[in-house]
Amino acid sequence: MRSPGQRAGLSRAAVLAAARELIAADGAGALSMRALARRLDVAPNALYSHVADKTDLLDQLLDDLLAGVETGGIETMMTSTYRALTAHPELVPLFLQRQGARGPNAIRLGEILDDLLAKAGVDDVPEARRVLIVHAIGFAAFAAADETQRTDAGFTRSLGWLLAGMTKAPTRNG
Amino acid sequence: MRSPGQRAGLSRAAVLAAARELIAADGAGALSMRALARRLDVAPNALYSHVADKTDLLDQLLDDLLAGVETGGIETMMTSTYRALTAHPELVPLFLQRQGARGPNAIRLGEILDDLLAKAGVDDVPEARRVLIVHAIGFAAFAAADETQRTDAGFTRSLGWLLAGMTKAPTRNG
DNA sequence: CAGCTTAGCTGTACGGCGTACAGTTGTCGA
DNA sequence: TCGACAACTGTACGCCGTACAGCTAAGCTG
Repeated sequence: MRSPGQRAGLSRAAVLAAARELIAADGAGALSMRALARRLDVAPNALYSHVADKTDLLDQLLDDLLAGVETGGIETMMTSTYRALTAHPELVPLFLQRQGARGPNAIRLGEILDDLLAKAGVDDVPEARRVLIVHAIGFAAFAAADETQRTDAGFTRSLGWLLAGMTKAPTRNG
Repeated sequence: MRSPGQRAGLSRAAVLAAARELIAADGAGALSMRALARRLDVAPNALYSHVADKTDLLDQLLDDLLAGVETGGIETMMTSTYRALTAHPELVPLFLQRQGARGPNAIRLGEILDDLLAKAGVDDVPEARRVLIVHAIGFAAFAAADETQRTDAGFTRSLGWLLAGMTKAPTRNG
């Protein structure tokens, strides 16, 4: 290890990178502050100089995943989100546990989605957003669990059903 | 407490009941073997005479929740499942973590749902089942998280969209 | 360049967790 | 009546997140 006062040259980015490596190697369940510290050859509490606590770490990991989501249209957006999630299946359980992300990217995407939905003439925008997010995360979760990732086609199909429904008639009889 | 050799009169049912009470009182996150033992005024490992381990306990709790689900039709079934879940919001996070239940009731309901879907002329039954389950659990999770439980109407609506889509045209052009 | 501050680390510790193993004893069937 | 068994307790192990105090290298100030 190291004696007190010695530096290890860590940084927030380095900690996050190591966390991603750890998860990729051993699964999301294996991500603990202590395991992460072990991997960085550092005392467990050393991490707290770069990360507020474990949930801060998780929030950052999740939000980073959403950074590259495309926002061209509703279908594009949801498909891109689904792809981002399934590209890192080890992180999907974290999304489930925390019921979606709350970081800046998540918020930004939420606002964009709301705009797109409103423009598409959807009557209950918050509800529609909920439906789509549940659908994307839920599907990604099942895709991550099953080894047979045939769910991609299924995702697109059911997404189509939802979009067809929510952009058609208003609540009742129009 | 008690000295060694003394009985506490526990039973599997009593342990499960106490677990439900604990969750209802303090939330699913507060359910630990030790907390449960405390509530029953018993040493932590005493529980292992009645429960194989913690996941056994959770499996039982989740499956019990599904015991009363109605199976009249697809919509009835899914709505009933959704109601069962939202009636015990504290358990919903457990469903998410374990990506659905795997107990006998879950299996039975899965088979019934498959039959109903096949009879309704759905072309990809496993996929359709996935969609519906994801939808129900996901919606229940959001309903459990939000205080505004206006999601009931939203659930029914989006369920309708999904059912309309999956019972209409086959994959492409028919 | 000397000195001070600060930030990054270590050591140690607390209270939690699930659960394995060994010992004690009430309960019940033969 | 007695032996087997099942229900419990005591103790212990190795994990977890993280708080607090101390040490010191790096960086800023003069």
